[in-house]
Order: sequence, then structure tokens, then C-alpha cells
Amino acid sequence: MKAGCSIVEKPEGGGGYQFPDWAYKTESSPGSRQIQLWHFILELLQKEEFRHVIAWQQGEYGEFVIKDPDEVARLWGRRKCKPQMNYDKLSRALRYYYNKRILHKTKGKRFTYKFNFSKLVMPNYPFINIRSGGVVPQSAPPVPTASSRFHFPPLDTHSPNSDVPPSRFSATSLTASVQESGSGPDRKAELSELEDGSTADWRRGVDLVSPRSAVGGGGLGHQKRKPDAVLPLFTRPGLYPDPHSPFAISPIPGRGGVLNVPISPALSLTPTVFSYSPSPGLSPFTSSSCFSFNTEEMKHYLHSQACSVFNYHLSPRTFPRYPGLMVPPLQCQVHPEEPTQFSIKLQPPPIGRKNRERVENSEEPAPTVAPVPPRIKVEPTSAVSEKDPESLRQSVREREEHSQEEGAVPSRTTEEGKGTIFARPTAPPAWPSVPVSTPGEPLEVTEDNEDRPGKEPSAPEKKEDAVMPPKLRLKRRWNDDPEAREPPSKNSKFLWNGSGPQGLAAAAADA
DNA sequence: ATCGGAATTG
DNA sequence: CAATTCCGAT
Repeated sequence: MKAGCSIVEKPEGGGGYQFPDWAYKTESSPGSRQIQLWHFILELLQKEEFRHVIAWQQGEYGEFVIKDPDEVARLWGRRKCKPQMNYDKLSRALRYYYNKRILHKTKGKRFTYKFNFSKLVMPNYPFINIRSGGVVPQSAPPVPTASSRFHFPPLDTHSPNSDVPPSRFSATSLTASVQESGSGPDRKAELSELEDGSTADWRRGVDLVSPRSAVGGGGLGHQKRKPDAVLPLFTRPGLYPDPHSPFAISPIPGRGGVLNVPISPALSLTPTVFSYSPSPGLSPFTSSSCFSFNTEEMKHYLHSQACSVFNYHLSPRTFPRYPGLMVPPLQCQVHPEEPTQFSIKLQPPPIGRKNRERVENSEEPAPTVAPVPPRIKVEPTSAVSEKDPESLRQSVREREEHSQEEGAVPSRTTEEGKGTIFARPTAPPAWPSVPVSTPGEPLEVTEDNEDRPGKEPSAPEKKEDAVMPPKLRLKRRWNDDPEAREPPSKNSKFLWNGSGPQGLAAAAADA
């Protein structure tokens, strides 16, 4: 353990924000519970307190912008006990995510990156809770923007889902989307986004059922995940459509007929509330829950999870082993580092880095922040100079933030009303707390095998990929790159379908 | 700014 | 393994 870090990183129960263990593990690194950078980013994004430092960018779905790189780096350095951390290093780490497909850079926008939710195990994130209205994190997640390349095949009637997502994500962004899509000029990049990978990714099977978690050791003989997942459960057509919509991953590029549908991003509605499978280590029911749910909910939840697992090839661990269990704990949100209650600036269009230099933060009280006796190279970027951003700026409308921060624990106080509040000038984030309603479309799962972007060979793409060296394979960008665009040819079978428009409308309405 | 290789670390 | 550190290239 690195407890050495002196400061606080993970306070215990009440104070901190810690995520449950499983949140620290991704599918691949089971054992390590070290926080990963992207977790951390998500964490920051989740809190209002850090809005000036990093925030979701509403134009696009998983996009976020680091408003104060140095600060973010500092926070990260703190978290990892790496006082020398700086944006340059942090960004390197971020760049490593490109190949992993966790993130990618939004070209043209400074300090702006985008999460590939399909790869993350979002459902694990307690972004907030859901339906009841928990607190809304700063981030409304990103809503898909119009650009969406998602195209729903008109035909499929039966596919899946709808996308209507109840999720919080959905949002209002229609407007935004519209405009975006309409505007032709800039978006070239985004358009291209359709990540090729996604095709592969999203379909990866997950063994939800598989017992591997059981630990018995079951399957170790082979690879961990097995092919075919089956999503046995809850497929109730008509009832709960796929709750989560693919958000970032749709296979089909939509340039042509795109619907701008805002789909909900990954997180979906339910997830967080009762969240799922705890890692073995966690005690299942520790805390109390703030909510109770009934079977329907549970079902719904499970279904959602299943869908999400499936659609996003989430890690199996995200899926509850069985219905019986639920885990409500999730301490809603608490502040991560230091709670700071600062006022937040509205966010003008800062220009990136310029101002940040002077800003400083009051967050670290005093302590030991930078011990660092040994080698420190002093860089021009004087780390120390920044602090206290908030004091400088004040803006109107901050109150809610306070309430959130301070009252972090709340189970849920308000709800959508607030959403609006969060709305930024540009785009209304609003998270509708939508009830899950219904769209009604069946969902179907296609079962595919999985293929991991990084290493697996099976799958459609492979052919093309096969040609290239593994390493390169990774490099493919799912993001824009004009030249490298990959034809999504094969996506024919996807799940979502068209209930789109309506859902959309609904969502919009809701908003 | 951003990218990514290479070496190193825990 | 996921960074961290350094650094040359673009």
C-alpha cells in the first residue's frame, strides 16, 4: 500500500469518495487496485467542485475538456503521490489510452479528450444515481451529439432497443445536436468518429453468466472470456428495451441517414443505484441504502446491466451474479480530494491554458504537499504558483454546487429541476431523470464472440487487422482521421433499432 | 500542443 | 500492467 502518501487519498467511509474496489479494476487488472488515471478523471468529472478544472464538454458525448491542466496534473500527482506530476506526463498517460481505446483526443480542441464509453465500465461508476435524482454531477455526461453517427436502420423493428434512454444522459442535447450536425464545417472530425473499434468492442461478449467469478477457478484453462455470451436474462422484449444505448459505439456511421438521436450514453440509468456486484471484498450490504427497490426495479436493473454488459462488453464483474443481490451502497458522492467549496466560475470561454497559470487552488491546506526533497527539477511551470481559482472568480449561479458538495451525501434531493441549473449556456445538459419508460422494443442480442481490440483475433475486423501488426492494430483510431477512416462495413447486425425517433422525441420532450 | 518511443518504476 | 519520466518530432 502506498499509504505513504500521507494525505488522504482515500478516506474511509464517510469521507471519501472512494469507489468500491471493483471500480478500480478494470477487466484486465484484477489485482491492482491502484487507481487508474481514467478513473480519476471520471471522478473529477463527476464532481462539481472540479468544474473549473475539468468538465464535460457538452457538444459531444464523452468529451471533456481539461480547463486547467496543471491543476489536474497536480491533483493526479497528489493522488498518486507523485509530486512531480505535470500535465506533460499526465497527458502521456492519457495518450496511452488512445491505443487502449479508453480515450481519444478530440482534435482541434485544446485539452479536450473524449472517453470511449464503450470500453469503460461505466456502469460501475456511480455517477450519480439515478432515477431518484441523485445528485447530478457536474457532468452530465455527454450526450451524443448529433453527429451521431448512429443510424438506425429502419428496418429492424425488432431489434433492440430503443434508445430511449432514460438515462440521465440523454439529454437535451438535441438542440445541440442539431446545430452541430447542421453545421458542417467543423465537425469533420467528429464525424469520423465512429470508432471502428467499436464495432469490435461493443460486441464483445461477456460472460455474464459465467461463473468465473466464483472463483473457484473455473475456467482458467482458457482465456478468460468465453465466446458467446449469452444474455440469458431478462430479455423482455417490450418491456425494457435496451436501456443503455450505445452511446459511443455505434457501428454505423451515420453520415447518411443519421438520426440525431441522442442516445444515452453509457451510463445508464440504473446502474448506479444499486449497484452491482461487489467485489468480493466488499461487503455487500454495508451501507444502507438510501433506496429501496422492488422487483421490477431490480429486474429492470438487471436487464439494464445485462444489456450494457453485452453491448459494451463490459467487464463481467459488472454484472450481478444473481438477482438476489443488490448492493446499494454507493456512497453517493463525496468529495475526492479536498472538499473545496469553491465557487465556480461559469466558464466563459476560457482559453485554455492562459489563465490557468495563475490560478491557484486553495485546496491543499497546508500540509505536506510537496515534500519532495530529492530531486526535483524545477521546471518552469512552477507548480506552486497556482492556487485558488475560485477566489478569483465568482459567478452567478453557483449555489447549487455548494449544495451538492456539501451535502454530498444526500441521497437525493432533487432532481431534475436541478438539471436545468446545470445547464450551461451552450447546451443544456439537463439530465432528465427520466423514468424509464418505454419504448418498447425488444432487444436482441446478437451473440458474438468477443474480440479484444488488443489481442484477440476473431471478429470481423480481423481480417483487415490481420494484416497489420498487432501493435499497429491498436493504433487505429476511432476518431477522426480523415485519412484513416475505416469503413464500417460490416455492421449489420446491430442491435439498436429504431425506435429511435420516438424515443428521441420523448427525450426531447422530457427535456 | 500533441504525439509516441524508450527506459524505468512499483 | 499502468503509469512515470524523458525527450525528440511534428
